[in-house]
Amino acid sequence: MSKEISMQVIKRLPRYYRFLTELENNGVDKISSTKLAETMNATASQVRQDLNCFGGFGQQGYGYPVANLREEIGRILGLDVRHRAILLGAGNLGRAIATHLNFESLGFQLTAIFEKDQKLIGQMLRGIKVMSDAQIEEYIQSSDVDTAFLTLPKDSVEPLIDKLYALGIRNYWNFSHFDIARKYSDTVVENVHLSDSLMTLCYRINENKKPE
Amino acid sequence: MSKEISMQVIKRLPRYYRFLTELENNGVDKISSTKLAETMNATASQVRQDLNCFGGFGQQGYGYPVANLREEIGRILGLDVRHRAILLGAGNLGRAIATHLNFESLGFQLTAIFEKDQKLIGQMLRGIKVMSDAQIEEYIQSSDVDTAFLTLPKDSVEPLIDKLYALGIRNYWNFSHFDIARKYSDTVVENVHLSDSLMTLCYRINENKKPE
DNA sequence: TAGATTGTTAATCGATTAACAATC
DNA sequence: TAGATTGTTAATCGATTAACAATC
Repeated sequence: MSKEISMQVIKRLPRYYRFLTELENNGVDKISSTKLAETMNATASQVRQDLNCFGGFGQQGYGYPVANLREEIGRILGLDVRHRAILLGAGNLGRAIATHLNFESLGFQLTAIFEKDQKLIGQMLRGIKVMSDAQIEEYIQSSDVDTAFLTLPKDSVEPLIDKLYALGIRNYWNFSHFDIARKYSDTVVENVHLSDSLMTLCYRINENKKPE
Repeated sequence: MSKEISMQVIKRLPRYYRFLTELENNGVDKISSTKLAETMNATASQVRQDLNCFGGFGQQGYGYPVANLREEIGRILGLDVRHRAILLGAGNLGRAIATHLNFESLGFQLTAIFEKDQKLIGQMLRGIKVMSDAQIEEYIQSSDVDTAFLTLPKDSVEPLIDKLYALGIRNYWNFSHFDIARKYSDTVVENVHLSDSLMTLCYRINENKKPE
């Protein structure tokens, strides 16, 4: 029924959401597509096209009501759903993720953390006691986790993913270089490749410095 | 002279580089655009178009020499340049970045780390002693840093960025939600928005679960 | 009502894909 | 030489931008 929304629009939704949150916090109660486009560094046309993928949230001659639009986009993103997620890996990156993000307002609830390294097991992170990775299977079977955050190196993810998949986990936030979606095509995988980002920065710096 | 390379191609370069590195490590010495496209989850046409933005690296009837192509892409990305960078923020995220990434093979060299929190100053990270943020100015003036990695919250970045900009820093790897490029348009900013990524995952999970 | 700004259709632009001649 | 596969041009597809009628 509803036409497919392009990934490019989807990737822009969190930005809209962030900017609208900011506007709301600043007490702004309405905004035009032109103004919103300015802050988003986009065109007014694009803003209106994007929003109209999901419905007519604006009012002609007036603009968009900030609080309402923010709430609608939150609902579109599904931030109210709160998926139960586990974190695999309590190393530096895992700890940063666990302590840095406010999962509850981003559609998730972190319910458990697992780690292989004995030295890290038992410590508390965000009120959660880090468990041994030997307990993963038991935990997943006794709770209704549907998402896994993977902050382990590629070589550790490779053997782990089969177990997670077998236990029914289909959604992954993946910081490793292991290509989950290639092995299991019926998964939803959001990759964060920090080193790719850094290489892109490197390219752009060099490009910027080049004499025209 | 050279036509502008689109951001979409640039963003794919690190992936090519990663896959080629892997192939080389596996002892593969040549690869066709068709095979490379398979592993990259792209079309052979796209691979050939992408590579031909930079030059004819292949050989008709044979394919692309893996080691050579990898090296060329590394050179295009400028991974051999090694920009001097400083890290601002030695909290969980800063520590993760500092210890997790092999900067030297990604075009950078991390030369100093700064932090406001007294409890964190003095600790060693990747062989670098964390300094007080009071020393930033002095350090930048006496060394030839050109890039800053920002793992501080938005509210800390806002006042800091003016100082960094005034000291001549134009390149930023930015984990905060402060929009550097909007304030200073002659900068190169690569943003990593972890919460955006998580929201996108949330949307895609919900979308995936919907009955068609 | 007049002015403003949306929703939406049409036009443009650019990226991806297809096709095939060149050539190793 | 014949087979394979690139480099490159042309065709297609989709995303962005422009334009304007609808309407608050």
